[in-house]
Amino acid sequence: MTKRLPTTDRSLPIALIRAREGVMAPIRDMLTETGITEQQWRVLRVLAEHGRMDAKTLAERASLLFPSLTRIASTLRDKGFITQTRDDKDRRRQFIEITTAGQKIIDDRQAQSLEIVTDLKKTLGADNYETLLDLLSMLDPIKQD
Amino acid sequence: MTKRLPTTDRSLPIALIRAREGVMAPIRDMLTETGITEQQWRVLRVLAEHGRMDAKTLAERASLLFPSLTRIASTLRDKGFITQTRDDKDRRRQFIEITTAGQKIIDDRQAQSLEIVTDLKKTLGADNYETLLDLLSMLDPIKQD
DNA sequence: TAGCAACAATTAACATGTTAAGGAAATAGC
DNA sequence: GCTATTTCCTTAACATGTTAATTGTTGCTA
Repeated sequence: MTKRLPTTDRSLPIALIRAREGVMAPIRDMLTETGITEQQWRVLRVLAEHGRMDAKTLAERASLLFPSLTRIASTLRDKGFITQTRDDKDRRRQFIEITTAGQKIIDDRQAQSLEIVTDLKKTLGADNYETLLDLLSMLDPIKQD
Repeated sequence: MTKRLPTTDRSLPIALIRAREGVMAPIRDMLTETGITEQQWRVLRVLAEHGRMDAKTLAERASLLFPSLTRIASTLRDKGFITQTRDDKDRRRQFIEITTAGQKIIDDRQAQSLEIVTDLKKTLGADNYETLLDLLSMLDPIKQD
């Protein structure tokens, strides 16, 4: 008996894309008003949370590939939301830090984005929300706890 | 008391990206050998499963935006994996169908991709796998059951 | 039937994803 | 100290994501 592939409406990759669409829709709406992209938002979020860090760590924490980060960082620098400084001890390395203007982007949208998260939890139920995060982290290629 | 945003390592959007990376990694490896991209694979999968259909339905089932589908379809046509025909009753519309060569792409990788799915279920556990799909579908902007 | 709204699909423009190649700086090993 | 390797980052090239504008068709309606 030949097994068959899961039908596309029960496919995990597609389900992940669609869930992401659903989750991101309200966030994207918020960011459109702000004039930055979802990835730029992620970078600022990580920097606001952890402070100044080298580019490699930043890329990992924001789940961005390095070439993407290079472009995004240069955009954010042009917008005045981050600063880039070279490490004097290891001149290959680069430190990235959020500016006051960048921090303001985060602060100004804090209430709004908090509300989005609250709505999401309401949609799923608090328990389901936590369960989902746990299951997703089992698929994470980095942590694999 | 001011509430704070979830830390980025407990953020649903980021968790979804990372899970997707983890799930797609072995699939991408498989597709690299095949010489098609993940999205092209999705289009062929949907066509193999449901047969000939109009472009709009295809885009929805493959979770692709229309402009993306336009480009992908033209690539797949050039590779000889699909055919595009105009609807005579409504000449705005276009029907897309998988070719024998396209079907062969799917068939040749069936065993391999089945194994990938099996491994995934093993990683998560069968119950968790189903639970995850159910939770993700709750976030799907289209079905919203 | 002329005009207009709605629709399917394409194209354009810009940002990111992805892989590969390249450049500059640090490090290991001899 | 010199070379080979490794590491951090950038650039390039192509595919896709995303939004907006455009084209060609259909259908409605005044």
